[in-house]
Amino acid sequence: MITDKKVKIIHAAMKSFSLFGYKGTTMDQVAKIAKVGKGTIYTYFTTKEELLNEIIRKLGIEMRKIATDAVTTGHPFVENFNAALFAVTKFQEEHELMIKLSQEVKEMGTPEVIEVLQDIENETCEFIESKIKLAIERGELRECDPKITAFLMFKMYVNLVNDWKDRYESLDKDQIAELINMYFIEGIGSE
Amino acid sequence: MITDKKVKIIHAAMKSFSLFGYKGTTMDQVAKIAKVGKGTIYTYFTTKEELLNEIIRKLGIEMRKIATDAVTTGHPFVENFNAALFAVTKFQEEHELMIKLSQEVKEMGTPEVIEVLQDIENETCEFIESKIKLAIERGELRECDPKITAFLMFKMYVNLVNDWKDRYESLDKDQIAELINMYFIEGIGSE
DNA sequence: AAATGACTAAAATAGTTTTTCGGTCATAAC
DNA sequence: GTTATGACCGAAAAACTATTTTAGTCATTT
Repeated sequence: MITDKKVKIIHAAMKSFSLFGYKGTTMDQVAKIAKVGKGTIYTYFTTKEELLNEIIRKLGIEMRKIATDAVTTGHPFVENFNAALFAVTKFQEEHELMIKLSQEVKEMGTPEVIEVLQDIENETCEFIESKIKLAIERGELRECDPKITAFLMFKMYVNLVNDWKDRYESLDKDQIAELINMYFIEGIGSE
Repeated sequence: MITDKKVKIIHAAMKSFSLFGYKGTTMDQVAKIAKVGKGTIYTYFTTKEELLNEIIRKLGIEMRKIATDAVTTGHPFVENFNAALFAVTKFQEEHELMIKLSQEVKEMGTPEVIEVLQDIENETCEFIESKIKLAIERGELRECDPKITAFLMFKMYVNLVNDWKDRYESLDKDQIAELINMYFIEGIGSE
């Protein structure tokens, strides 16, 4: 049973995590924002970490829904791949929380946050993997290991979105879609 | 003019950096190993950082030579790509210094070391870029941006060698060569 | 002119005290 | 009897201080 209080606590925690990060958030702070006693938090969540986990789990489910919605049955695989990853990226950008947590990993390396983001990455890879399996069955992609392929596609996307801009100028959505299609699907070997 | 002393200092520094890392190495230590007075180091190198830079610069030149030697004119591009990166990886594994410095970046994040390894990465990308340009001219690869292509190939190699093994079991030389060829050159789109 | 190591100022480290904070629990509210 | 609360506790972090280390200098030596 999801009580009114539990919802308030989750909202408060999300707000505080977004504003001050995981480490920077105290349980007193969360209690204050949620307007509940600190002890109340512990009737719904065993630990602070569990509170973060539950928030991220919820966000993960939401993200999976967004990715699924971005996919149009019948459209080519790469198109759907890009649409989905773009939708998720946009979602993450809108939710300040994700940005703040990524930052926290980079500059403080908070272990709990590293783990939680790693989980999201794994889930993303698994989602891509399932789509790749379908694409292979449908004959859209040729036989290949879906796990490695998903991993490499995801990494390439991240490399293009995050790492390339550190060296040169950042790329926009369409450029990235084009690049992934060019390298991954068509290949650059001369026929 | 390269004096005997300068060589001794470089050797001593390499040894100490390999053994204790950059932070863990003191100039007194280097002087002791090199059997010179500490002041002498400063007649050849302005700072400790400059000493590291010069060592890495030397190593970079050596690595470029090794990569160049691994390339066989006339062989297909991917084959040479893998041979070169494999030779360089092996070289780095043999030279304890590189391993130690990579470790130091991961666990302490020493800024000077981050920078110096970043430089090597950039140089590697530039080297690959030059080879890609040639391959395009020769008609072995079709038209593509050599800079982005080099960046992505390098990243894919690193992803496969370093990151994949964190999730699953590590891949051997030939598996990686095969994967790069499959994904990058041939593409996985059905014909 | 090249080499040296005692020296210095600044930074890192160790040691100590103070404060903060996750989590508990006796009590209160309902 | 169930849910909510905040004062309270011990452990961990932060602040502060004392101590040591060390990059770089420079007067002296070779």
